[in-house]
Amino acid sequence: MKIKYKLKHIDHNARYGTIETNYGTFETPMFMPVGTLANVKTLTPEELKATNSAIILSNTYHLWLRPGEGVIDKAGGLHKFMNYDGPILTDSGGFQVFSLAEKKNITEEGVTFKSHIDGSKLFLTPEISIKVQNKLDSDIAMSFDECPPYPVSREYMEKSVDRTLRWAKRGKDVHNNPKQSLFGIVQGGEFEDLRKKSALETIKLDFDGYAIGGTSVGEDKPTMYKMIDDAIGYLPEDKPRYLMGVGDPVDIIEGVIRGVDMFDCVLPTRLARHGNAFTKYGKINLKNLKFKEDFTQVDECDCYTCKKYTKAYLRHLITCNETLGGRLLSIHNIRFLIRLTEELREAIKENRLLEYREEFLNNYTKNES
RNA sequence: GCGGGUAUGGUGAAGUGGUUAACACGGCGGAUUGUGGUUCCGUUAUGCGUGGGUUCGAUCCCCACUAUUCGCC
Repeated sequence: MKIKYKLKHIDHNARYGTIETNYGTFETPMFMPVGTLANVKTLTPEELKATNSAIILSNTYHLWLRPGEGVIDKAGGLHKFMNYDGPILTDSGGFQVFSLAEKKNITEEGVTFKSHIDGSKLFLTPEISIKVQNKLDSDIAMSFDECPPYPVSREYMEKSVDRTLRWAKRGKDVHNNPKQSLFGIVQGGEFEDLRKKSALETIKLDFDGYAIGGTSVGEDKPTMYKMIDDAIGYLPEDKPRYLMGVGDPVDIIEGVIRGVDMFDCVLPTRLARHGNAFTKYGKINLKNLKFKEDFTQVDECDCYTCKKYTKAYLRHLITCNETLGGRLLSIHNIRFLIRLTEELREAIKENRLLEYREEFLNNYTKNES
């Protein structure tokens, strides 16, 4: 079956709801950890679930190249392949074209670019992306869009938005996995009218949910928030809204306040591997000398890492490049964002979201320069 | 004991008779937003073994000492 979204409560523009999937129901707003290559880096599904994470994101482009969608199809789909029985959303590969293709050529038909693995020439189209996602058998597939860099001229963005709309239609036309939902993506950069157009035209195609894309590509925070504001008002109330690539705690709160239901980001796991941890009082870098003999826990937190390990030990692991360090910090950072969304949901239900934001920011910005 | 080589920051090392001593690693700090898993950026020697000497000037030349290393006895 397709996903089913139920809106249960609104505080300002923030929404508390649930999304029912073939692999269980979860509450929104929700943060999705990123598992690009069919795994959330360093973590087992059991460790992931212990953080109360409910849905993860994986990646079409990467799995298309390795091991290939045929392998995953033979394995019985992505869930079985990676031993994960929760819902999975797959990104279309549109962002990878933007982020890792050096020599790319975008035409109406699709995108030609070089493989990041062996440099061979690849051609990705909306049809290929959707067909691969059909085979991966994720619960939610994403439209193949163009994610233009920031900043870009208005002329370019206009053409890009129109092309992304045509690609969205082409992808939807070939989508044929009845168990899989398909989301459209709103683009338009920082141009208010293009965001509006992109939103209204995407909605006409009638997707199962809508994403706001083209954010967190180098713009400043006020611009990002404006991009959300410019698009989200046009999105239907009865479908989930997903802000792509956003995972800074403050940005998640700002997104939720504006009506976003889903987020994904590499930040918690990447920061973890680089020795950084989210805490109630701001982000800390465990590599700092001041933690060398700090035998307290990382944060006021209920995760496995905080319950069992000290900053000094984690600093030691990170300093020595031991993978356990990144793993333990991934557990904490993911739990931090999941717990943030749990608290946001409670705040929405109790109509005190703005108070929650103020309280959170008061603490979180304490140690930030 | 005799003969030769070498002595530069935490480490491995470049280098020059004349303002700021290369580079790498390490250290320290920062970055990171639909992940190309050990990434990127900044910073890090008032100092060239010790003591003399030559010179306007020495880390670079000379002498002694000390350390270290190789060979021989």
